[in-house]
Amino acid sequence: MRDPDKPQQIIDAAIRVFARNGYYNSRVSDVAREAGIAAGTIYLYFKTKDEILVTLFREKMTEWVALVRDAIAGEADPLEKIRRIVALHFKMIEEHPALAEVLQVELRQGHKFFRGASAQEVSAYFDVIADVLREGVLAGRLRKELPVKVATKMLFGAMDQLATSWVLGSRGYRLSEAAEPVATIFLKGVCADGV
Amino acid sequence: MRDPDKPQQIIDAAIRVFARNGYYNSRVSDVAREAGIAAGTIYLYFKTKDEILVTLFREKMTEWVALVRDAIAGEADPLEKIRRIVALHFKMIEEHPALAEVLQVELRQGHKFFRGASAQEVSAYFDVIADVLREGVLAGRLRKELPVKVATKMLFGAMDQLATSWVLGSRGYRLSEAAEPVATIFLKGVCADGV
Amino acid sequence: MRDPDKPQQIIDAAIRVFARNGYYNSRVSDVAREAGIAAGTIYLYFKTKDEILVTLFREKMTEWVALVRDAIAGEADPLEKIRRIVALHFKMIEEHPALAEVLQVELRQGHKFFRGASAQEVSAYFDVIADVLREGVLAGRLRKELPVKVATKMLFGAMDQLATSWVLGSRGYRLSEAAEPVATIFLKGVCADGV
Amino acid sequence: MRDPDKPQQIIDAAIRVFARNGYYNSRVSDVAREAGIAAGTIYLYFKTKDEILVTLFREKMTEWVALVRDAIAGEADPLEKIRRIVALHFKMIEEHPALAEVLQVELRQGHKFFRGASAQEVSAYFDVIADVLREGVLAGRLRKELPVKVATKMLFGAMDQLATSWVLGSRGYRLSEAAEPVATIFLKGVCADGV
DNA sequence: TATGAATGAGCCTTCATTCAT
DNA sequence: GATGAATGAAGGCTCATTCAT
Repeated sequence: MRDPDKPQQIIDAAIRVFARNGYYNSRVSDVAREAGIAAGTIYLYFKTKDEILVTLFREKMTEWVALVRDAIAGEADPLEKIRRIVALHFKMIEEHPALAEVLQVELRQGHKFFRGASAQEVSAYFDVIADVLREGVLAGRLRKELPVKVATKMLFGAMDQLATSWVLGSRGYRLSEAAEPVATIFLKGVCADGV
Repeated sequence: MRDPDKPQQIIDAAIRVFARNGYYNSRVSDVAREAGIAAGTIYLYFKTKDEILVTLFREKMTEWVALVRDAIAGEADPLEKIRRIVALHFKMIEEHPALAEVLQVELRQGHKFFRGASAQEVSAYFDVIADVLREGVLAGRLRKELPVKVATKMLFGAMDQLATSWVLGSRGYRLSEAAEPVATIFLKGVCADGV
Repeated sequence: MRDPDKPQQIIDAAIRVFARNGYYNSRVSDVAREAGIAAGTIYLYFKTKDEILVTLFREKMTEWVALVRDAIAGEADPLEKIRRIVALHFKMIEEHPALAEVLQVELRQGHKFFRGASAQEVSAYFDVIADVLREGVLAGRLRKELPVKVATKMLFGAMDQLATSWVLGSRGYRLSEAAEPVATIFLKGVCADGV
Repeated sequence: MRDPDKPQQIIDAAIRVFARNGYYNSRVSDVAREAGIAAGTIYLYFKTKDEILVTLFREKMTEWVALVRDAIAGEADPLEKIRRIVALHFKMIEEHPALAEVLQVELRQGHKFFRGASAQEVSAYFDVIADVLREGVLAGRLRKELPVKVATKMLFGAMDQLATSWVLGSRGYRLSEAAEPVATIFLKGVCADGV
C-alpha cells in the first residue's frame, strides 16, 4: 500500500535541492518541502539522509549507463560509437542540469559514499568507454599500442570538464555544440596513424 | 597578529584534515588539533571556517599557476610547453596528494565559495593553457581552426580525471608515468595535420 | 467497537512488550505488531499510549485483589490468611512474570499515572492486608498496639522486594519457596507475645 | 581548566528535574536550565543523557553505602546495628527526597542501566545488611536457621516501601517516626526465640 | 471496523563561534 | 596573542497520533 512513486518523487526533489544548495547545505526538510510531503515521510522510504544520496546516485548512474549502452548497441563503427557517447553525454547533461550538478559534485566528494558504495556504477561507465576503445584497437582503427585506461579517463575527464564548466557557469551557449569538436580532437588523438 | 607563520600552519593543517574527511566532515577543532593550537586561535586569523577554505584555495592555486608559468617560461616550443604542463601537473599532484584532494573536491563544490570567490585563480590556470594553445595555433603547430576554449577544458579535464582517479584510488602506480601518454594523445588530437 | 476481545488482546500484548523493553522504550507499533493488528487499530480502543498502561494496571490490579480476597474468604484464622496471601502473591508473580515486571516497575513510576489514576486499585490491595492485620489484632493474635499501616507496608514491601529480585534476576530458583520463610518472619514480628 | 564542580552541579540539577518529571519526561535542556548552564555544556561533561543517570546513580549509591557502613562501624550489637540502619535509611530519605525518588523509581526501571551497570552498587547495600544479619546469627542473637538472604530482602523491601509511600505521598508525617516500629517488627521476626 | 501511510512536533546531540581569563 | 570552556542555534531522526481508503 506504500506509494510506489514516493521514492522517485523524493529523489527527484532531492536532485533539485542538492543541485541548488549542495548536499551538506540542504536539510531533509528542504527535500520534503520540495517533494510536497512531510519531513517524516522521507524516513518511510529512506533510512538516512545519506541513503537518499547514495540511492539517487546509483539509480541515475545505472540508468545513464544503460542508456549509453543502448545508444551504441546498433552501431558497428567504434569511432562513431565514441561520437555518439560524447553527443549523448552532453545531451543528457543539457537536459538534466540539476542531476548533472549533483552527480558531478558529489561524485568528487568521494568520501564515505562513493568509495565503494557506488564504485560499481561509476566503473560501469568507464567500462563502456574502455570497451569501445579496445574494440577500436582490435579493429585497427585506433592505435595498436593505445593505453586504453589512460585514454578512457582522458575522454571521460574531457567530457566531464566541459559539462562542469557549462553546468556551473552561466550556460550561455549550447553544450551540445561542443560534442563534435570534443569527439574530433579525442579521436584524432587516439586514431591509428594511417586513418 | 604577531605570529606570521600561524595562518600558514593553519592552512597546512586544514589541507591534511580536509583531505582526510572532506570539508563538511571536518571540525574546526580538528584543524586546530592538527595544527597544534587551540580552536579559538584559528579565529584570530580567519573569520569563519569557510574563509579557511577560500584562503587555502586561492593561495595554493596562485602558487600553482606561478609555478607552471615559470616552468614554461624558458621554453619556446608550444608543444613542449604542453608536455611540461602535463608533467608538472602530475608531479605536483603526486607530491601533494592531500592538497590535490582538497582542491579537486572543493573545486567541484563550486557553490558558494568558488563561484566568483576563486573564479579568478581557477581561470588563471585555464588561461595559461589557453595561451599556449593559441601560441601553437599562431605558430602553425596546432590546427588553425582549433577551438581553443574547448581544447583547454579538454586538457584540463583529462589531467584532472587522471589525477582524481589516482588520488582517490589506491595509488598503486606512479601518476607521472601517465604524463607522456596523456600529452601525446592530446597533442596528436590538436596538432596541425601535416605535423 | 464491535470486537470485545481486542482490548484484551492489546493489553496482553502490551504486557509482553512493556515487560521486555519498558514502557518508554516500547512503541505503540510494537504493541500492535505483538497483538497482530495495525497500529491505528489500537486507537479505536485506547485514546493514548498512556491509557493502555493505566487500563492495564487497573484491570490487572482489580483482578489480583479479587483473587486474593477470594483466596482468604473461606479462612477464619488471620495468621493463616497472611500465609495464604504471601503464597498467592508469589504464585501469581511466578505464573505471570511479564505482568509482574510491568506492574512493579510502573507502579514505582508513580508519576503521572499512578498518583491518583490508580491509587484506588493499589490501596485496595493494601486494604486487604490491613484488614487482615486489624482482624488479627482484634482477635488477640497480633500485638494489640501493632501499627497496622506500617506493618501493612512492611509486608507488602517485603513481598514486593522478593518478587522484584526474582523477576529482574536470573530466576534460578522457585519464588514460591520463599513464601513460608517470609510469612514466618513477618508473623513472628507482629504476633502477640504470648502466642 | 574545566570546571571541576560542573559535573556535580549537573547531577544535582538532574536529581531535581528527574524527581519532578521522571527521567523520560525530562529534557536535557531542562537539566541545563535547572543547573543554570547552556544545554550544550552538559555534553562537555557527559556523553549522553543516559550517562547522567548512570553516573548519578553510581555516585549516590556509593556515598549512601559508605555512610551506612560508617554509621554502624562503632556499634557492637547486631540488633542495634539494624536499628541504626533503619533510622539512617529513613533519615536520608527524609533529607533527600528528590534523590530518593529518582533512585527508587529508576532502580526499578531496571532495564538497560541498572542491570549490571549498577548491580555492584546496589548489592553493596544488600551486603551491608546481610553481613549484620549473619553476625547476629553467629552471635546467637538471631535465629540460627535464619534465611539471611530472604531476611535481607525483606528488610530492604520493608524500608523501601515505607520510603516510597512517603516520597510519593503527601509527606504529611515524619518518615523517621516509622523507624522504630519497623526495626522492632523486623527484629522480633528474626530474633532468636529466647531473646 | 481495520489499515498503515502520512504527519509534524519534539528532542538529543553537534559544532561554529565567542569571550573571560 | 592564546586558550578552551561555554554557548545556543540548527538539524537529523523518532514516534504518537490522525485520517483517507
